[in-house]
Amino acid sequence: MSDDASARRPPSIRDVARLADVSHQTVSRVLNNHPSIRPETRDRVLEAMETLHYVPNRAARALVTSRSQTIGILAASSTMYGPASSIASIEAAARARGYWVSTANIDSSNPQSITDGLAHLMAQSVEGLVVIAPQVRVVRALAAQQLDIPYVTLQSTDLDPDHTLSVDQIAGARLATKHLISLGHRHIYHIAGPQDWIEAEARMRGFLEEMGANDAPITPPILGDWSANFGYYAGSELLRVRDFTAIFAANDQMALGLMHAIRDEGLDVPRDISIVGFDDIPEAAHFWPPLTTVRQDFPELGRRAVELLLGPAEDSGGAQTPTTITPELVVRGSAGPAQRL
Amino acid sequence: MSDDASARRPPSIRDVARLADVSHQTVSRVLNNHPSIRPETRDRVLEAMETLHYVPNRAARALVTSRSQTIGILAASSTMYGPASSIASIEAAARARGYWVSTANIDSSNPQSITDGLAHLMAQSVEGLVVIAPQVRVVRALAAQQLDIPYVTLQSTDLDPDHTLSVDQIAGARLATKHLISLGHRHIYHIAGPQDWIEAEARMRGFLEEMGANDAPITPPILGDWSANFGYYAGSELLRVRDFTAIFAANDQMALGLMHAIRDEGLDVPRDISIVGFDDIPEAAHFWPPLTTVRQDFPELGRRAVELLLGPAEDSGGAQTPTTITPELVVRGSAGPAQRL
DNA sequence: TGATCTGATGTGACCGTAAACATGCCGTTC
DNA sequence: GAACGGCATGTTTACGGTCACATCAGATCA
Repeated sequence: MSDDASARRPPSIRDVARLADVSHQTVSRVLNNHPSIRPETRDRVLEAMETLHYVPNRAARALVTSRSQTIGILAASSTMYGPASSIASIEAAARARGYWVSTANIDSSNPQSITDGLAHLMAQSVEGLVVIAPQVRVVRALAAQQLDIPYVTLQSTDLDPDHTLSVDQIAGARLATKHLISLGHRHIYHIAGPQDWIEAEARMRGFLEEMGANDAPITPPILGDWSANFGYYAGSELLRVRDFTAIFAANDQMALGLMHAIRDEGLDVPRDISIVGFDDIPEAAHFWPPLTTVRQDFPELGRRAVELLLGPAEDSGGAQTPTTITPELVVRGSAGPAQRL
Repeated sequence: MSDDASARRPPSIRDVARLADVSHQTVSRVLNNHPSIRPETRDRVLEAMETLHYVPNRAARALVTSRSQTIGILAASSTMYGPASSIASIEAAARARGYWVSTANIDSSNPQSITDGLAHLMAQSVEGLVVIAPQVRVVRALAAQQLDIPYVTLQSTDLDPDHTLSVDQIAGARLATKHLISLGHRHIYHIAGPQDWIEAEARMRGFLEEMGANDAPITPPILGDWSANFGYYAGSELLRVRDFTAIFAANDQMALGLMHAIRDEGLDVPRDISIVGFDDIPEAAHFWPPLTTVRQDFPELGRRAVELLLGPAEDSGGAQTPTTITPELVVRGSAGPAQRL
């Protein structure tokens, strides 16, 4: 038992060096594959690493290089489909460049939590930051920090244009609204997302713009919370005074709840009331009726975010990364011709 | 410009020490709130930190203490609702104890990716590990590693019982199956999850056990991929030979696809065919018909995982953390009395 | 009143790595 | 054949914290 007294500490490059009979610096050179190392020496070092199960200590490396090979994600509501998909694709893209990802989930309603999350990531000396917390207050807090690392905000539309990567929410909302209008609808409600969300605001704006452009009567949007439950609740309320023929929901979940409420009332979608959603979550195609919605390419968003932070991928020819992605209308069965009111 | 030649380097405790006119060690003591510091001195130090915008360097601290205050999550398919919820609650619980979370998303079909992810987390010297990659091969890879940090596998049922925290999948599946049987169904199909998934296997087992216990005829389960698309596809296939009155889907998404296929065939759920799902995702209550399913408490899973790794929370009275959570049947509208075949 | 303790603080070493600089050898080149 | 340049490697130092130990003043105690 006494012979592995030192075994409790993981091996360092010096241990490797001793075994390979070189200096620790040579080991470091092998590690960073420096050109001028004799192949023979390299092999000897690699072998020593192998036998000792050597694993580089990232803390030590980060300390001296002040590079962490890590990008940070500041995320709110990472449970939702959109953010979760983007996060997954950020991780994949980062990995492909040898980077790793550290996520700080924040409670966006709590300013302290925003600052804490940011401090956490900075303390890890992340080399870039992706913010998937599309709320005004987060973007504000961020701007106030004057970060000295590159960062990208996903989905904010115009508060901080230099650091924004987004699906064009306004265009998407106009697409959805135009679709309904083209089907003859004029009395259209909009169930929006929470007030503070930048995307919610943009979709609302797109809705209002398109309605205005077509001289359709405008009713104030209803502010929801993205959940199917809210959609159901809002639908039930709205149906008491049935002064509309269509609803544009700011996301698919609320659209689902809406359709549920409408059916509960004995009405049919799309015969009596048309519904359009937003996001195109994988389930939307199987809702009843299959949901007409606006597709956002979340994974692409994640990929581009990494590109923006870390520079274009090796094989991309160095093209500029566009910062706006155009959404796409997916027509399925939930929107049909308008009924007379 | 020349007066901030050194300003490019963030301030260290020594800079703070100089400004506060104390030794660097005193600064360190303030940082770790050591008891024997005069309040006056502490204030002076804190003030100096404030003016310098001092942020502790985690790499340096981790290097010397070999503690990172971080727990790692090795996750596959973190886009799915269950894993995502658990991750979110792990983060919250960890944060409450001053810990942070680093996630490595792996591609569970790629053994290399498993090892890489693990190596990444180890290199961060995480102090605990939560594995949310409920696949046999991952658990195997893990066992082979003989980790020297505490770890917990979420959802694996019996491969590595000492490190398992799970919702009792077998019980859940039996609950679902029993419910169908009690409604008079005897010819029941099971759409399972992917073969490699431990949960999928357990749900399948529960299904088979309960069917066996009731002398119901057993048909081989169909292996799916958790997606609504697959559910739709499987449903369409199954309906060609309509030799069943109910289907138990291993998750809610597949159940959704199934119901879609059934409707497309002109049949009604639950009048013609009954469906039960698994998970109780937030949308399930608003499917058409609202889905009868088995609820798993994913956030609780996350909380307990952290407890298992880091010890019970301060206020919990030190009670042992149970490692099995019992799921619950949520009866809604998708399962009804069996029709004659 | 001197020995002992304790609270508040300082000094120096150390963690594992990378960078800067130094060394020695060998092949060119004029 | 002396000067030079580059390759392969070694030596030293720095990074920003914490830890072990030292110091010193004042309180306590016999």
